[in-house]
Amino acid sequence: MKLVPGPLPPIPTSTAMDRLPLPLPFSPDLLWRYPLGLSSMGQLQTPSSPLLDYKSQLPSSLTSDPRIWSREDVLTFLRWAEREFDLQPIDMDIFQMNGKAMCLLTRQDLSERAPGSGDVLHNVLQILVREANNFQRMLPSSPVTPTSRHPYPLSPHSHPPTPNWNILQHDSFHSSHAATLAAHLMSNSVTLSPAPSLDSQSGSPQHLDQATFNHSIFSTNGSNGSNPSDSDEDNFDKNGHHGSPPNTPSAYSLVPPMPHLPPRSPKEIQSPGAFKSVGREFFPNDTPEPNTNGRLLWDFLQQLLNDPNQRYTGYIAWKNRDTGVFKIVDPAGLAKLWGIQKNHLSMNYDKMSRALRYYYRVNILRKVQGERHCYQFLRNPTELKNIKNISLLRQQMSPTNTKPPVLPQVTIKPEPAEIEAPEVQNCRPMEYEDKPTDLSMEGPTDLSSSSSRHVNIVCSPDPPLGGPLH
DNA sequence: AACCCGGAAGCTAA
DNA sequence: CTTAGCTTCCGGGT
Repeated sequence: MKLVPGPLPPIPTSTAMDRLPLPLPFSPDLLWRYPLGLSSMGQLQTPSSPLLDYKSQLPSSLTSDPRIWSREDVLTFLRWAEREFDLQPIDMDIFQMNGKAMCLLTRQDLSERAPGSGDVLHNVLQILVREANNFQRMLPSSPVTPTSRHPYPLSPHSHPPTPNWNILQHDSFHSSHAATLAAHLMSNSVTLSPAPSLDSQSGSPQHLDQATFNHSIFSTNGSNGSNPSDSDEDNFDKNGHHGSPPNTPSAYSLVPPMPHLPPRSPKEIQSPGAFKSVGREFFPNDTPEPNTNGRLLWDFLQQLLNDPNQRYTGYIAWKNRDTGVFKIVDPAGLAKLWGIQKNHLSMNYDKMSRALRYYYRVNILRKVQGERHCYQFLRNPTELKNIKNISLLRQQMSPTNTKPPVLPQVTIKPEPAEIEAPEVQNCRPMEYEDKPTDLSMEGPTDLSSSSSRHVNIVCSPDPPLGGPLH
């Protein structure tokens, strides 16, 4: 369902994203892919947003559209990026080109010219171009840029419209936001190698600064977001119930330049619960750990769940971190977020839950019986990251080898969702075995029949619903 | 009606 | 081209 460039839908006065705190657990590129939605994010829209301050850090001589930069502008930009993002020294000699030319460089081109910084530069440029397009689009008389997609209404849960928010502010926000994103990107790109979703692995990195957090969540790592949205979107119509996102400047202010060294992640991060850092003792380069960066659903969920600032508890929250039990507080909203993350804007809970159900068969997830929107992770993030070797694991798969992970029998009584449900507190932390994990649709791996369906999460006296549900 | 389930087919990025 | 990981659609059950 690709969106074809076409008439732009009305700019939403309020969108789901309105209530989204930053940073979103989205790939950075999403931010430029969906600038409008993001720009209209609630608190972010406040005119006093620190993001605006960030904009001021951009070289004032640079116009917002990199495509019209002169050679000198390009150099100015590069110097700025180099300094701002703490990039490795860029050889200016091989950037003797104007902005238009630079914008035509592919990620790879940029990487070749600026080893180690290509991703950052590319992403920043993409953002700026997109921003410029959006800006033009937003101007009453501006033509719709061919490449522009309609600024769909992103949000499912919108904050009440922000009175002060007007288009110009939008744009201001955008520009600055883009810059901030750039910083996000940079943090990702510069430290790309490090394992993704550190958060996921280590639980809640309470001490991660924003940049680090973003790093773990936003890594674009090749996702250039150049693909147009491929689905229609429905307007989010609910008002956000989400807790107030961080309003503190620190949350939105310019991400400090990332050191070339990866953040001390997991190790330094204190994490409560079973998802403690399980051993990423080394840094990125050592670990061929797959980098999912929230692009996989389970990782996305983990990242939301483990947000150090608990900003997504309005969407999804642990009921018991130790047992991996979580509740989707706002199914529609979460689905929208996921849809945005994956650039499938017509995502809904039905579809997302289908994806979740595919996790049953590979023992990544199971449903908590008797509790709506409640699921349980059967594997910890580290393990999940490692089961990238699906092909290998699949080979091990055999009907006799599909024993489900030993898990606590957890039953969530059908009572009002309660974070950290006491009834599951006693369940011992997950113990995982390396089980084959294969999400492929081919062939019935049928792990589900032995776990998801036979092993019900029963902790309370509830009758073990034992058998397969179907 | 909302949720939940899983089959089937298709899509996209790697 | 193959594969992973969904996405989309759907019929059916609770």
